[in-house]
Amino acid sequence: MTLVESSFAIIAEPHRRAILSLLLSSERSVGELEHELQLSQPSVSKHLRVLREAGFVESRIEAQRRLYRLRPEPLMELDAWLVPFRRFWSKHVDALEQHLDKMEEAPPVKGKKKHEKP
Amino acid sequence: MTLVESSFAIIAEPHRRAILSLLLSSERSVGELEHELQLSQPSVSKHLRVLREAGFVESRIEAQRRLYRLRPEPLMELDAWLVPFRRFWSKHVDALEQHLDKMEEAPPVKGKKKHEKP
DNA sequence: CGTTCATATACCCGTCAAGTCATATTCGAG
DNA sequence: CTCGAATATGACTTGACGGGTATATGAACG
Repeated sequence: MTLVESSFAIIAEPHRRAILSLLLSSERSVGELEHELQLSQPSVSKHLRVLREAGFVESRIEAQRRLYRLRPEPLMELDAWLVPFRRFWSKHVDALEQHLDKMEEAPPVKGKKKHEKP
Repeated sequence: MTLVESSFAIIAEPHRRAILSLLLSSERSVGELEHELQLSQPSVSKHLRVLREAGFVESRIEAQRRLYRLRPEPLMELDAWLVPFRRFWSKHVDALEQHLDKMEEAPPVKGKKKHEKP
């Protein structure tokens, strides 16, 4: 089944990303996730299986419930892939910031700025 | 077509990741990518279309060729998504290191990994 | 113009993943 | 031991995506 190779394919699924985000704050049972995601229980279980087999989460048994929680490794892998690109765009951002700095010359902001997307 | 919404779904495709990695070093024509990826020209063009429409790349016309190059924004978005998770796992790595530090007080391991704290 | 090179688009096909429904499993309570 | 709650698994359907072949578009140049 699920021959999903890469961690990338795994987080491509919006519901799975949602699960990971939810688990960020605390571990949860399948039922809780089902409720928060507005998704059928079998679907949630399947996503959890995929996530578990890929090492994104692990489960703990408490009575009849399974409590799922995050595991860091696979996400660190993703992060690692981004490293060279980060180097790439930091150049660009520097250029952009220089440009912006030239355009606006007054705002007393503390620290560095962030950008927005349209 | 390709109703691929998120940037995540886009980089889930191995060939597309390969294209991005190649463009990291320099811009390339479709033909060059075709050769380097061992993929048919139409396939390459399609991937480039997806990447272009999602803002990952942009093209420049030079005679009959199209030269594609990277654009930083979408990847920065991905990176942004990872931020809270980074906070999460940095805790864990710290814990793991403390644990390891306690267990091994001398064993012959090559090097210790270090990382920063913000 | 017509030809050739470079790329884009159209159409078709096979595969695979995500969802649903139904059923199995496991545990705790009474 | 039986029942019900919580979760997992299986069978099946459906739709999207990636790949390929064939064809269109368009630029350069004789």
